[in-house]
Amino acid sequence: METLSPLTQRFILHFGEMGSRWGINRTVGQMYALLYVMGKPMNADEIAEHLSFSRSNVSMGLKELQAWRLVKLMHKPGDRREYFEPPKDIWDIFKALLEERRRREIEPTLSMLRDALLENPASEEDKRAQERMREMYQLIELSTSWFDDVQRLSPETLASLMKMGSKVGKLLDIRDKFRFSDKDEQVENS
Amino acid sequence: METLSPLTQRFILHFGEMGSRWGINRTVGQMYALLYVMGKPMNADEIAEHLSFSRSNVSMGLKELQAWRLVKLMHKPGDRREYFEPPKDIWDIFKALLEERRRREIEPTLSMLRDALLENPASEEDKRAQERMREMYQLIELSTSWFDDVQRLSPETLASLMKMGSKVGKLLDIRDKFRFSDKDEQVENS
DNA sequence: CTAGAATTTCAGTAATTCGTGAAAATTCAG
DNA sequence: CTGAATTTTCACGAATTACTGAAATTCTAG
Repeated sequence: METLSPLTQRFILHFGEMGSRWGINRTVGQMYALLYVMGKPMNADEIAEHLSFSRSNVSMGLKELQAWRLVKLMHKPGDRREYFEPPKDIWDIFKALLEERRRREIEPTLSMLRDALLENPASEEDKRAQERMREMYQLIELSTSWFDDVQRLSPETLASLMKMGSKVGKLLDIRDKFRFSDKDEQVENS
Repeated sequence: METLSPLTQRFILHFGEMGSRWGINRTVGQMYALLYVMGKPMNADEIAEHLSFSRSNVSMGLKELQAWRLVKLMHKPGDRREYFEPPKDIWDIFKALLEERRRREIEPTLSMLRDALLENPASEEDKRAQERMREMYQLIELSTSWFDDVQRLSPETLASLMKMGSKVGKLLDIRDKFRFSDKDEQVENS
C-alpha cells in the first residue's frame, strides 16, 4: 500500500469501505479498486504485494471478481502467471454489475413468487397474500424485462437516452401522435 | 410463525434469506415481508409474536425499515401503540428502495471522486488514476441524474416507458428526424 | 515424465455482525 | 404529577463472515 500514491490509496480505501454496502467484502473491494485505478493487467502476487493481503486471499478475491465479471483473466506472452484487468469500457462494467446483481438479488425472488402464485390458496388469508405477491411479481417482472431490453441498446443510444432524462416522457406524447387508429398498437408496439 | 399459513411462511422465510443479499439482515427482511404480505398495519408486539423475535429486535428492525422508508408509522385512534405498514402503492416501495440505495451506495462514492478530482496530480501515476476516476465519475453522474429525472415521472408514464422496452431506442431515431427539420409538418409522412 | 512455479483449497483463528434480555427512557391517561 | 404502558438503548454471548498459512493441487517448461 505504501507503494501507491496517496490519491490512489484513498481511492482504494474508499472502495474497501463501500465494499460492505455493495455486498462484497472489504478486501475484494480494494482489489477491484486497485485494478481499476491502475488500468493495467496485474497478477495475483502484484496485487497481494500492493495491498499486503495474503496470497490466498487474493486468489479468493479474484475468483469472486471474476464471478461478477468485473475483471477479465488474460495472459502475457512468455509469462506463465495469470493477469487480471477490468473491462476497458466502463459501460461494460456498469452492465455487468447490474446484470449480476439482478441474477443474485432478483431472480431467486421472482422464481419463489412464481411458485407461490401457482399454489391454490387454502384460505382467505392466502388469497390476500397471493394478491400482494402478484403485485410484487408484476412489478419485478416489468422492470427486469425492461432492463433486459434496455441492456441490449448500444452504449451510445443508452447514453443519449440518459442525457435526455425526463424528456423521454415527452417523447411518449409525440409517439402518441403517431398512433393513428390502430387498437393494440399503443404501448406494446410503436 | 406457526400462526401463519404455510404460504405466508415461505414468503417470509425467503425474504429472510434474501435479506443478507439486500444489505439488510435476516430478521429485518422477515419483518418487512410480514408487513408486506399481511397488508395491514401491525404493532411491534404483533410482529414479535408472529415471528418469535425479541421485542427489542423488532424495535431495531422497524427503525431500520423506517430509515429505508419501506414502512410508515401510523396510529390507531384510541390505541397508544405504534402501528406500521408498507406504502400501499408498490411503485412507492420501488422508488424508495432505489432512492435509498443510491443515497447509501452511490452518493458517498460520488463525493469521494469529486474530491479526488479536485486535487492536482502529483505524478504521472496520479494523472492516469484521475483519468480513470473521471470516467467513473461521469458515468455515475450521468446515470444518477437520469434516475432523478425519471423518478419524477408519474407511475403511469414510467410503466408505459418500461413496457416499451428497447423500442425507446427507436423513438430516438424518430426524435432525430424532428431535430433536423421543421415541426409538426413531418408528422403526416410517417 | 518431472520439477518447480503458480494457483487453489481448507481448517483454524480473528473480526464483524446479529439478536437478546435487562434496564433506562419516553409517553400519556387519569 | 404519577405510574403503568410502550418503546429504546446497550452490553454481552451467539452466529456468521473474513483472512491467513500450510498443504494440496494444477500447470507447463524442459
